Amino acid sequence: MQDLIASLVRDALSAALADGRIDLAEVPEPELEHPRDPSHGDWSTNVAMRSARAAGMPPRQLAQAVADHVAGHPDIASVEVAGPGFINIRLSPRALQRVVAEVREQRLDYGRVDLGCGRRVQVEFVSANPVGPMHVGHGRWAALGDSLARVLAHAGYQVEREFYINDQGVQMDIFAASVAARYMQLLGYEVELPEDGYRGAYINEIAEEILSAEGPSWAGREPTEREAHFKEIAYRAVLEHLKHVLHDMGVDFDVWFSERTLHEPSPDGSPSEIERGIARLRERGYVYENEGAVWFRSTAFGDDKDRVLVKADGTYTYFAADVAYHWDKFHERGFDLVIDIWGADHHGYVPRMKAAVAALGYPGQLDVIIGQLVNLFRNGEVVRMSKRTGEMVTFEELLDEVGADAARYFFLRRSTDQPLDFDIGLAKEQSADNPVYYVQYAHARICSILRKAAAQPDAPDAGALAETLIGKDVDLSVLTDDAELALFRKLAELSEVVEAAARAYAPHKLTRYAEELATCFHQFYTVCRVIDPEAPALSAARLAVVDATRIVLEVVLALLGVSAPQRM
RNA sequence: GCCCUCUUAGCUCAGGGGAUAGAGCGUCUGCCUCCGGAGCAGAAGGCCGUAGGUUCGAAUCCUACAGAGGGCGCCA
Repeated sequence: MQDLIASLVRDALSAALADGRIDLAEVPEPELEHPRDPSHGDWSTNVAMRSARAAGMPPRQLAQAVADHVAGHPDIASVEVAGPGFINIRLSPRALQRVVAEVREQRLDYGRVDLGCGRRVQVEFVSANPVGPMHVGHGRWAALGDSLARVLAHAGYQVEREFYINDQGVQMDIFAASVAARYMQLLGYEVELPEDGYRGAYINEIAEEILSAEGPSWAGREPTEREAHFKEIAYRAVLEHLKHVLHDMGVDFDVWFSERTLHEPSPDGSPSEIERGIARLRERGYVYENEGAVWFRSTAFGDDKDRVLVKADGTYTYFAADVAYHWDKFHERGFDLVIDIWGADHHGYVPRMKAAVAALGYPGQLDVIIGQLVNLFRNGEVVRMSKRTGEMVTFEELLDEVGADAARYFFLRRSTDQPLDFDIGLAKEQSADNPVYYVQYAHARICSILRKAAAQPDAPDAGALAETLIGKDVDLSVLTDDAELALFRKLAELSEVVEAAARAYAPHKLTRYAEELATCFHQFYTVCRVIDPEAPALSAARLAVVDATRIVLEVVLALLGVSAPQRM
């Protein structure tokens, strides 16, 4: 719809130039927007005000010259010049009614846009250390990353979801030592947990599993040997758990990328990816040595200070692995765009990572989204989310309590750069007031109408019913009620919302849209009788409206990763 | 100390150069002989943190200040 209006305005500008009413060196690209006040029309453009100076005439006069050429098109009901020089355009019922047919024809492809032009984008998110359960912030980032991936796919990108497993390093060692300590305690040895060891009950559970599977013989081995063995078992157990929880909320990754593979030499004996990543930076002249360490000159790309890649003791920093990781993403796997979602506590890390990506030869191709934390409350009291404290509330527990749909929707409803206060007690109490139910209810209500119209109250799939119930050639011109036209306008907006959400990496625009659409539907439903044997033509057309609304709700909910129930 | 983000209705938040600033919740008032009332209609509620600036126009952009959160290791 936007494209249609844009080309109408462009043509009108050209026509006004051709007939000499305006004089401009070049035709500006018209900016279109929806006026805040609906009485001003469906679309509005400010081209006249923007070009007034160049054209050497008052904006209102220029606007009138353009408006005269827009008027008359069958899709346009009226064109008016208003205020300081806005051109306000109102669509004809015909143009709005056509949306219903378009939705029913395109079905789940409705609202697709070609912003991505098939470019390959990777979204990396969650990437929790595999040393314990997910906290609630991870759940939020999972919802965000997954929904963003869905939105980008709908916007014409080829998308992959990736989870980076930090399965190398100090945290893993502490984790293994913690499990080993619990194992020894189970066997009656007086062993202390490591200083900063993990204290969650799950550590005991893993230790118990190891004990029952492998018996007590590991108590007699060397501690280093024991810990190395336990590390592998415990790590796999946690990873399986993470996959399971994520899957339960509808998040499935295409790639689980192990940090270890960056450290290991290639099978053919060539250097590890970390070494190759550093070599790449060195090749380009951004690596130097100082005080026994190897440094990356990130200041050449705007970072505050240079960063260490190889410590004086010869080991690699986490950053070195990340350089190699991103080298792999761009060079080995050829992504055009990479989006990393990191926790708020990593935001100081962004400049050096972007610097590294630029130095590797891919400037501007990395975007980092800083996922803000979730402040969890239970009955008004703050619940700490540190992995070290024994009594954290895990994301899994939250999922069990409030359900995947409500959790996801709640997380996605806020913009990503805002911290979120989530009171578990409140979320449970007010679950009926949660806006996700409002949207899902609209969908279920529609399905109920369709079942009723088909006289098949037990039919499992209302969408299939609609297929047979409503002909392709149904006459939509009888749909002229204000509530109907308002609903059509909202249906027509989907592609704009998808594009805006994809551009801004902002799935929360879709929750807002979903609620607005549900409102438009409920208003329509209140005013317009759908099933009416006295008026078969109107009834048939309204069933098409209802079905189109159902389809768009299904699309939006799918983009959010929330279910679209047929009954509730 | 330096850097980043945030500050909009009683509460939780949208809006990120355009016309009279929006939604949900909460508070009041109405609407079920009829397709799902988990719904609809209406009312009340605002110096868009403060002060300057940029321009035809600022909640939106810039600067300073005040509050809130986060970040500043050869940690991960």
